[in-house]
Amino acid sequence: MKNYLKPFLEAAVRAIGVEDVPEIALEIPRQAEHGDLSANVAMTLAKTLKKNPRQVAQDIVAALRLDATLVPKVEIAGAGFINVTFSPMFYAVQVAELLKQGQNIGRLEIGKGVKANVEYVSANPTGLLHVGHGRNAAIGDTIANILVWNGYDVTREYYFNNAGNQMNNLGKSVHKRYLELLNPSANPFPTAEEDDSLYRGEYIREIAAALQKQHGEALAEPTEKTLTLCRKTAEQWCFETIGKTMERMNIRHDEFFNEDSLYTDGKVKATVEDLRSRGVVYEKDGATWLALSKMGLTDDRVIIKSSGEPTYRLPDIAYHYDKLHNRKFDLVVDIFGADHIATIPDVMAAVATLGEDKSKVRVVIHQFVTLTKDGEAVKMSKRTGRAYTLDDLIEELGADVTRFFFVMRGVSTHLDFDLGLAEEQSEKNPVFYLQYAHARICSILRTAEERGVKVDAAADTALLVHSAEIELIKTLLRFPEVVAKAGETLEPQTIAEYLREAAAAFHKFYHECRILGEAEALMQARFALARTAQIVMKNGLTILGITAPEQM
RNA sequence: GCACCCGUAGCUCAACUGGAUAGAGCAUCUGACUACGAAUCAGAAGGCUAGGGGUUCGAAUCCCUUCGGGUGCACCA
Repeated sequence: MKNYLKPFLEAAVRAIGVEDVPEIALEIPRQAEHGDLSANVAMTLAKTLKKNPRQVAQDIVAALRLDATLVPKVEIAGAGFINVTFSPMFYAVQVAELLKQGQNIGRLEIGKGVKANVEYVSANPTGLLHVGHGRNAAIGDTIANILVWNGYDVTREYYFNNAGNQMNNLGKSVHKRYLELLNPSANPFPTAEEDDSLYRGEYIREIAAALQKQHGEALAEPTEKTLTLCRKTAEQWCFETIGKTMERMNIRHDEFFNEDSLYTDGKVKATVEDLRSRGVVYEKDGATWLALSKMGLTDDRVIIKSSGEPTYRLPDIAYHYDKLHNRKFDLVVDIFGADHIATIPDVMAAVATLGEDKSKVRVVIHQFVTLTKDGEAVKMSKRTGRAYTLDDLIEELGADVTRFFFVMRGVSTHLDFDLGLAEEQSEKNPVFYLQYAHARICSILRTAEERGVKVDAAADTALLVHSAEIELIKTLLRFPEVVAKAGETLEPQTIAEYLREAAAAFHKFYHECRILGEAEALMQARFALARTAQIVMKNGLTILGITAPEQM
């Protein structure tokens, strides 16, 4: 719709003597009386032209060369809006075009040839995924899908760290639980007060039990060898478990990037030297500092501790540099929880100092998740070891509902995950509203087949003139625009919101217009419309990583 | 104390990124199954967009400020 009108307006603006034609913003007015599309160019141009906006609008409209059978009405309203109304014929043509694309409605080529990397989840293999990881996973995977539909060449990446102290603590935790199994009365597992570095989740016991089963009492001595075995076993267990959880959410990463490789490849070292040669690294108090104050930020930060260990900032910088410079990604998307917010400016500044274009990096920050049920908060604390895990959530709700609830709100809002509503297997649950629309269309087509009614591909869409039909067409035509928009803003929630509207438009159409039993030509036209809606619903749900059931 | 996010209907959130009379779902109240699935549809009611200033043709949206909620501010990741 917008794409159809834009060139005409641009031509008209040029025709009235404006050389530098601005980006023409078109929007769908809230009020139906304001037409189907509204342009505000006249108002934005008024200032530079030093003319009354209404006068500018009149000039533009006078210069417009539109096909009156497709665009019967162009009005000037308010302060200088140009309101355009399309004819049913226009919609008939457009929907026929859409239908020609078959299953590919919404597949765009905006990002063709652009290498994109989306990094998400990225939990270290020290435990189970919790609810917060779930939001990260759902957002990240949906954004990856959105980019794929926009035509980008997408790599889904998981960044993890299986080195360092956290892993030793993990191994130690498993070993202590193992000793506990051998001799419970000795109480070998310290309390949280005695040692807060240990992992206390139930899963540690599981791993310990598996070790006991396999090795009996052979690992009782805490030698380096046994601790390494504990650590390795635990790491592998965690990774497998995380992988299973991801699989349940219909998520598969292409690349698992090990932080450790940045050290073994010498990339961390090279990054430090590179930064040093640019004069932004110095030594103080035995540590190595990054002079962020020279990059427009306020505080300098340590990148290598006096102990010789790097802080997390350093590998982060090396990692981003690697993605941009060595792996040559044109677009790097990071999905982070709100707790990472502080490090981003540092990493960006450093990457820019290293000569990379930091505008290629897009950071999506999502706020935290609170679980509520019947108005009360549900605990998901990690400390107690009895966290409400992502697996629990999927177990209880299924993958579709879980994913939908994570992306149906804007990423920057604190997500209130209403377990009561999510559990509801009824009309209250917004997921089913979308899925039902799809299932309903499938059902109509099934019924047609049962009754021996043929669905003809060559329908005359010009017969679709009912207001509910036009509304549905308008909504369906927006789908590619919505996908494109989501690709720019990286906001998954816009897809969810759109699908709700599309489902509503279909349900309304269904109630007001019969399909089966109508005169042949009209029936075929409505079949065509229903099938278009079916494809849009299916593709939209696919982007969200949710199934489009044929019956429910 | 400093930085970032948020504050919109009773509740959970939208608002096409500065547009015209701020919209949905849930909850409340009315209606609609003898034809394709009522997990649906139609309607009612619900608002000084936290408060106060500003910017302009025009502000929920941008700027300043106050108040509330969240998160982060280590030689932890």
